[in-house]
Amino acid sequence: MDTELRQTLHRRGLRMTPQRQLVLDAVSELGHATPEEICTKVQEIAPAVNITTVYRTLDLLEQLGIVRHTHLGHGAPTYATGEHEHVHLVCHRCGDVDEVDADLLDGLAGVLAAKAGFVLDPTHVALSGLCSRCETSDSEAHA
Amino acid sequence: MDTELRQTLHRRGLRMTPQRQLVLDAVSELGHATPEEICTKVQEIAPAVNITTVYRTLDLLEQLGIVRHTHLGHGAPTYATGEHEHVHLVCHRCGDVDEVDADLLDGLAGVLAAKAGFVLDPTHVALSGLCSRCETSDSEAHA
DNA sequence: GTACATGCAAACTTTTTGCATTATT
DNA sequence: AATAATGCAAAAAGTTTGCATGTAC
Repeated sequence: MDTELRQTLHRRGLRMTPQRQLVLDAVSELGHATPEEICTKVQEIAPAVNITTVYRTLDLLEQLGIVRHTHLGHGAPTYATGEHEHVHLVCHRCGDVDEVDADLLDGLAGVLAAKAGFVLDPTHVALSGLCSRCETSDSEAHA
Repeated sequence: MDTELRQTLHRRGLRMTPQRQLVLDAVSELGHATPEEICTKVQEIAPAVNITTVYRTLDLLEQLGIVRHTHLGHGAPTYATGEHEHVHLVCHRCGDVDEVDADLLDGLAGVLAAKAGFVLDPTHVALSGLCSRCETSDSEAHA
């Protein structure tokens, strides 16, 4: 699996370095994390790794299609490996992030394709709203 | 209409100032615009207005429910008045922003409510994908 | 030795904060 | 006079860039 990445890199005259391996590992482990979180994780093992390298590596891995980034709303984007095929639901009250299967957007994707010729990429952007907890406390407050 | 805002402000011991009026006007006129675009627009009329004031006013207007912001993906968020009830489709190849009716998300909203207890706010986040133009050129490239 | 990769520092962009000044009631 | 709003400058957060050094082929 990482052999594949190694070869992809090699085909382009690029190299598999410890830093790149560590960044990829961190992204895999963390699920979805900001560059800074990834950097912290990497630095637990290799403290000398600079955040610049993390940014550069994330860009590279994204170009290669190995990772993708998602905007969870405010603040920094989060990166995840390609297998991570789900949609993020961000509560804009408490900031909690829930995840649902990307399939749930299939219907919508069809509609958008038909109506606007738009090919939806469900994993790139998070959906925003109120999570069940905040919804509940909201209703109580109104009662 | 602005009388209503005036009164909402007054109820909270706040004031309607020229700056606030200008920011609101700019948001209305521009449809959806970044803080910087809004600031530029405001400064066409009142060059002394500081971008800090724009940020603070946008926050305030958002708290009051007069404007809402949307993350179009990369970069700065965009602000729009509350009436602006549509969903943004951002092409991540060419950056073009298309708009569709928010109703198209009704089905999805129902599913999310049922499956995850999540109350979707369709207008807050943009959907990402490929616009028809980029899709077409993509297919050609593959052909 | 050549091309790629890294680390470091500095620049840059976007947004927030502290504080003195001004305006409104 | 008291409170709110603004402007300015500085700080903070996130990201990018330039360059010298180091490393792999």
